[in-house]
Amino acid sequence: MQQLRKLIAEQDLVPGDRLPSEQELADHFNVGRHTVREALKKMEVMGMVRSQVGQGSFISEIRVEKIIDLMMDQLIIGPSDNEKLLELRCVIEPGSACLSAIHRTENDLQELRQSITAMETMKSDPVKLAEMDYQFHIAVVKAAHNDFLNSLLKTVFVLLSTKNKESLGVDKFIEMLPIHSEIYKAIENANPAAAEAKMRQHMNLLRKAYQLQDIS
Amino acid sequence: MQQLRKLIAEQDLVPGDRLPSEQELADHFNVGRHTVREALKKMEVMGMVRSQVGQGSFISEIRVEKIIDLMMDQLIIGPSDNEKLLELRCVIEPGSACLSAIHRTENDLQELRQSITAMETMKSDPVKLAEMDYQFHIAVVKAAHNDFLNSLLKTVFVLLSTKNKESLGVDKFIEMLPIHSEIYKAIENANPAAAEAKMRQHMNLLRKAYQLQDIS
DNA sequence: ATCTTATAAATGTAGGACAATTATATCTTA
DNA sequence: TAAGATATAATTGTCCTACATTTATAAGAT
Repeated sequence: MQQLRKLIAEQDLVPGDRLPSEQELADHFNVGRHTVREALKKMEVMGMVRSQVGQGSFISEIRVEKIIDLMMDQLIIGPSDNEKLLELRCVIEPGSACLSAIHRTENDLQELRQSITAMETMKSDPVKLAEMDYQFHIAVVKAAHNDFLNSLLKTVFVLLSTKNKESLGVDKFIEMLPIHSEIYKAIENANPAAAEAKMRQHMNLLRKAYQLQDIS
Repeated sequence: MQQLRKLIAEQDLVPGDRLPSEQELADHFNVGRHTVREALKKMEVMGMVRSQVGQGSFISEIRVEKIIDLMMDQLIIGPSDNEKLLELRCVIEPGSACLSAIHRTENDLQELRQSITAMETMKSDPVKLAEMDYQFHIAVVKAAHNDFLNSLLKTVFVLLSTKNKESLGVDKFIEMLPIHSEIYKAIENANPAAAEAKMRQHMNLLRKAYQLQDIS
């Protein structure tokens, strides 16, 4: 990897430029193609290069969001009990709803409406309900237009789903249907305080469903 | 890599534990050993695992700062990122303060007091002031006793500090001294709602200092 | 009981082969 | 001549095998 970085520096390669093929690099450094591949994979994780089948490897910019992704990836192996993850949702989501009410576009509103109507038409299927509930919350944070929050919440959901195999019962979801609509209306009306309050209310309902204490 | 992470989560492996050998993993996932190796290499870059010749691969401690250091010289921080990171603080910190008021221990309170008194005795040195301000906010989130929030806020601070080389002026810090004490008192009094409100007030002062609009 | 030695296991590296994908060149046809 | 279809080459992705290197463990000799 060090040799590769040196090569990039020497040849003044800038983001977008193509690197020599793996075989060429292997020949140049007098190593096997596997060794080159492993170095490239490492650099791909860091976001320094991007490989495309049939084309080659290209130098790319390292964006800040990448760090949040990497951090969450690391947290996945730490001790992550449900309560802490749920706490995280309670912290993130009300604030996200608040930002959504400020930054949401017409397109965001449409996605939110879709997930709500989908939930109302699938009142019997618990799996689909959970899926649409996920869609709704992701849509909310997407409407906040903050990439950090976005990848953060997505990872939290992934963590929760790996830890929590069994989802909530259908009755709990149906119980929470109205509050989803209220959150949507607050976001549509560009009312940040209301959106935040409603989402917090929702989070506390969720905590109650898991038999946890209210927060704030 | 996803399969590997899932395996780690399922088997509740903690830092220090040894993973199955590359060949065993390859057999288990029905892929070649090389594929497993590339995933392991990726995870090694991220600091999730550590491979030792002749022994195997071990899960390692999570070190968020390490990887950021690694990528620092290549990091591309866009002009909009600053505002997004500040938004993230506005979302995370009030919620953290709320949790701190619930979970804080006597030790946490002591650390908070220390950073506040340190700030009051260093009113002239802007560098020390910024450092102690950082200490205070880290102490708050630490008192929340949620590892996710902890690493997250640390990362945000590191990213903000790389972007914003020049810190705020001394006058701004002094202006915000009283609110720090108020936040502390709310946490000491185990008053989550007050802690959250005060922290939000602080965040909005901060936004004003950066000439940004209030949130919520 | 201790030191030496052999063995086994694991990662590190190399080479080859083929699949999948993409871009490019060639050919066909209107 | 131009456009579309086809063949070719290049590149990454995956798998397999083989061997070197390192480490821990077990067996054996003194």
